[in-house]
Amino acid sequence: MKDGPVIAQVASLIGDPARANMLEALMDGRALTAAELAAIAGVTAQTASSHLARLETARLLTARKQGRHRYFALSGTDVAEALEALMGLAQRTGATRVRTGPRDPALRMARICYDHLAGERGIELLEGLKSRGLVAGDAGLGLTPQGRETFTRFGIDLEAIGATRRPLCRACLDWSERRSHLAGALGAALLTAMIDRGWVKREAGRVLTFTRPGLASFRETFGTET
Amino acid sequence: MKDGPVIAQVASLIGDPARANMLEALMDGRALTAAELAAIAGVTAQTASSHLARLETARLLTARKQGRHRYFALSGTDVAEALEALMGLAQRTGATRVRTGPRDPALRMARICYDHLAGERGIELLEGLKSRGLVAGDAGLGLTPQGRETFTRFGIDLEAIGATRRPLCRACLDWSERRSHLAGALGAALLTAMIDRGWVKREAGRVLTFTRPGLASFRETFGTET
DNA sequence: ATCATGCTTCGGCTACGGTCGAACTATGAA
DNA sequence: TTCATAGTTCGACCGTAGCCGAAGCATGAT
Repeated sequence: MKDGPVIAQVASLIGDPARANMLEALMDGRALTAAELAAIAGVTAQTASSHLARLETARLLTARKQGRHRYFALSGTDVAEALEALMGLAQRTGATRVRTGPRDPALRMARICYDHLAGERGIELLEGLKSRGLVAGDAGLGLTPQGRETFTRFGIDLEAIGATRRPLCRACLDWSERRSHLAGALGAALLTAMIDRGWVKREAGRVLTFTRPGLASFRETFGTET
Repeated sequence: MKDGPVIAQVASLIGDPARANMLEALMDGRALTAAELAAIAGVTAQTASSHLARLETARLLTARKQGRHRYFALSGTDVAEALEALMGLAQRTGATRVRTGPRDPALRMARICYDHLAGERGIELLEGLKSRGLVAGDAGLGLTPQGRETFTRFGIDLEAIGATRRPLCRACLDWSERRSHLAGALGAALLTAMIDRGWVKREAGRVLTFTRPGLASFRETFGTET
């Protein structure tokens, strides 16, 4: 408690199954109500309330009141990144008991990692961007001049998203594929643009599904050139 | 236990104060014996043994036997990165009660983040490399042609360290400064090179101290140009 | 006004996990 | 051999923290 190394407090906070379920559910970037989170965690409202209060005072979550609901969301991308890092460890850890539930394949295929595309498609995207010379760098990433032009033509306002304090490009290690996908402001903007165009839809939870024509357009625009 | 989301298991493992102390002590990349770790964690040998066994089966630590000692070390850079990510959260969390002990300023100044330079000097290094055009990219990083030449002249075998599976350049978010410093294979190679040249010495724990002439050379070679 | 819903606070129960003492194994030294 | 050190295993103790029932506030609907 008092001598606890800083790291232990936040880790034990995440370490409780109920809280971990809540955090995992919030990783798609949306805000959920206390009742929804209680159901997801499988506990009663009272218990959930206590958990949420602790997560809030620890600044892992932010709450915003609306009518008689309270919506909770992760307080920033750094929280989401830390969670993904832990997932990476959990993966190669005792990964023996990975739940191979029915929705797992879909998750592995395409999912939301906080606010950008992850999973097989996420890696396909980053590989494609590299092979087309739109981004460069092995582990670190930077935008090339061609990249600037292409993304602008695609309808992304690079000036606007570049003005935020958030890094433009960022490589995020994918826990299911063990390779990097595109994160950062650009990754987020690309995902919303693809959703706007109807290429991909968000399902329940963190699952994303591509429409047939959407996948075709995706590959034509950003896929690895054959 | 059984329904526990993958992430909770590893997080609760890190969440225990004794284990967190051990992991934090191992973040400098060295291997320590079970007895040393027990002392650091402030528990008896029996208790430490149980903790270490659990960390090992979870693949967070690897053990190697030598004589009648067992040396434990973090099992990889991904573990160290996850720990740093958690530190970042802990920092802005209830950081009110940060222990402002005497060795804290030194830690903030220069320390080892697993195997590369972090803290104020770490950020100074990355800023300098960027301003000299040796590495490029805002959040992501890549080596420029000038960078290749300079580092080779500095005595770093880029071919050798580039052959490993580990990314060459990587931006690692600094928990004390909230900005990025240089990680990856290049970051590690640079630190060992600077230690070899006597620019910097490793103290107890994770603290690094620059020698007077060492700091001058450091700034002349890699510092931000005035 | 009255009721209903969403969420929080309080109090007590329970159990899981961290802790240590003591006994055991293995390696090395005298 | 005998002793010493490093580490592990076993068993039992105990505290903390998660859990829920019940009651208390809000806000919104009837």
